[in-house]
Amino acid sequence: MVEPAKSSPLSELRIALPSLPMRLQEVGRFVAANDYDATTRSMRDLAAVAGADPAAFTRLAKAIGYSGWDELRAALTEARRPSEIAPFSVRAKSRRHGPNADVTLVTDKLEAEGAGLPRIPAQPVVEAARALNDAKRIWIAGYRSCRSVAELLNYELRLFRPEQVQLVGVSGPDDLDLGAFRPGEAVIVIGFMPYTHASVRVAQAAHRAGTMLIAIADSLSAPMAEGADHVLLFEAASSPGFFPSLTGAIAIAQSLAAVTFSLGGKAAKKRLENTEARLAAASIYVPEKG
Amino acid sequence: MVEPAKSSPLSELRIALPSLPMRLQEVGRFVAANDYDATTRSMRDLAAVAGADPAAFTRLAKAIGYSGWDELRAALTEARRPSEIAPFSVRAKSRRHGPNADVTLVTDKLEAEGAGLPRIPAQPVVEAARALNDAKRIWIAGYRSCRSVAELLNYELRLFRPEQVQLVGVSGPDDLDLGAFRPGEAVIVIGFMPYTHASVRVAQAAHRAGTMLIAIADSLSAPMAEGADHVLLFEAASSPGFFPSLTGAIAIAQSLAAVTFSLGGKAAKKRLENTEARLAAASIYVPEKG
DNA sequence: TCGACCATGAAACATTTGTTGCACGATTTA
DNA sequence: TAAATCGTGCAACAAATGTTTCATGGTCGA
Repeated sequence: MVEPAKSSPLSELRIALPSLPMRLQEVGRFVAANDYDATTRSMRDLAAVAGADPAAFTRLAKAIGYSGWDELRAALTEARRPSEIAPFSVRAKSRRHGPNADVTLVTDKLEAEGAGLPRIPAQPVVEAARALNDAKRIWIAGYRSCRSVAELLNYELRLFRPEQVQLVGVSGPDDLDLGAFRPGEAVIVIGFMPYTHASVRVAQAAHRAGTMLIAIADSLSAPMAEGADHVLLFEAASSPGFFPSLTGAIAIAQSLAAVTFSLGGKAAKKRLENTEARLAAASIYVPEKG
Repeated sequence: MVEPAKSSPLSELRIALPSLPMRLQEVGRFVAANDYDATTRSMRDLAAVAGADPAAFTRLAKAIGYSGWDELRAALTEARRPSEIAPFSVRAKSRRHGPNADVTLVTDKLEAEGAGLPRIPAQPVVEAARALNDAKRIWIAGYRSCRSVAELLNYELRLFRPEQVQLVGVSGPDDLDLGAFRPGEAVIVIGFMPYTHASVRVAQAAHRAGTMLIAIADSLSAPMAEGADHVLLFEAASSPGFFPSLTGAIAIAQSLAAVTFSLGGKAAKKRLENTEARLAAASIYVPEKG
């Protein structure tokens, strides 16, 4: 016989369900099926939707051992709270000093990052790509470790929009570029904690100039995300290691470039072909072997 | 005034944030950072935690275009609703765009890349890290899109081995560096199909000089992998999109740096702390907010 | 058949919620 | 400098929330 986990309020509910009065069972099933609304909407709202009496919710909570509906709802809320910390930290800790601790370090790291990628919300990426597609010019800024992300984005976008994409600070001091931001253009800033002053300054300059601002960051409360028109979030701290992970940022950058290219249609495709042809003519690449 | 995308209430909040009074900014930041509690706890509770006046929440909501806190909270709640099921008929009003091609492109891409990462073999990474740990000097080469990977690796390794790590070609033409390779040193070359002539030349020079060669590539038959002491493979073509994926290469680079650091022991840790202290002294980073 | 018991809905209750009016201080404008 | 405006905390307000009580209707056992 499997003993259901009692840690979750929903399983407590399911256990007690069969021995409850009929009306309370209905309400209980409703709560179990709609636990998100149970945590957010009011008791009377739920009662109206469930077609039951408001008092039934109080009675249900008491019937399964809570002092009242408020306490049950609090438990449901906590159960649903998004986990901020990586759940495998315990696991990593337990095996850290094994014989081949380094191998498990790599394995855990890759696993965690692999799990983190699908959690990146896709919708904002698409919206940001639309904004890029409309922009007359695209500036990209990233400092220290984020410079690599900025350069990758710069490289890929320039494959099909060579004249309109530019890294901030390549052709002189950053300050000169900051003054060149114009409405109708777009600025992409990449950064995570700790945030560099330089990246924040770029974001502020963009906002002041009325330029479309896209932030790729690890938190909504990142200083360069304030006032940004689009914020693309990735999990920098999701994996073990001595340094925050950039895999998420890279994945976002590549998705952004891919969608922007797809939005560019035939014109973008044509320009990519031109670029490839030019590279081939300069024999940059090693010819493929048969 | 630019009218930005108002897809999510949080982005509306972020956009309006900079133009708000100071106290409202604080509260707005708090809401953005704790949006889950914002949907579940009461206004007065939030005010107590945020150390602000309850009225500020109402004022914030009105300042960004809502009729009141209740309406803002409802919007936040809907934004957080788990996407799969539609338990409430009320939900029909939320205008979720139907099966959008671009969104599924991004989702598929991220999912595929997420699945690809755990398939990266860990053992070679550890062995390569051991080689790096023994190397007197480390050269890193990557061209075109792989330049971003090379620079990330360069950045992270220099955090704890500043004097011994160098990108190929930063202090002059590549050719000069190629002649500087010595036995006892290590060369890391990153590349995938199509392979650049430059990266192949680096690999050949390393091999000729008797330098330890580490190749990060998409195939064992990559030209720069020939004669390499360590080959670290990633799946470049595993995901859809117009361009091969670099997420795997980035993940390898970061794992490599992490393991190398861990092998470095106390000396590496000490030097990392020194670097961080120097960065802090130069006030490169924005100080963390309470 | 009667009485005890329980489930259930409606209404009254005290509490808590979000809101708004007011006063005070800071900042800006004339 | 004076007046006006704005931002902000406090306290009172009406509305809503969760809870409790009470009356009703049904079921089971004696």
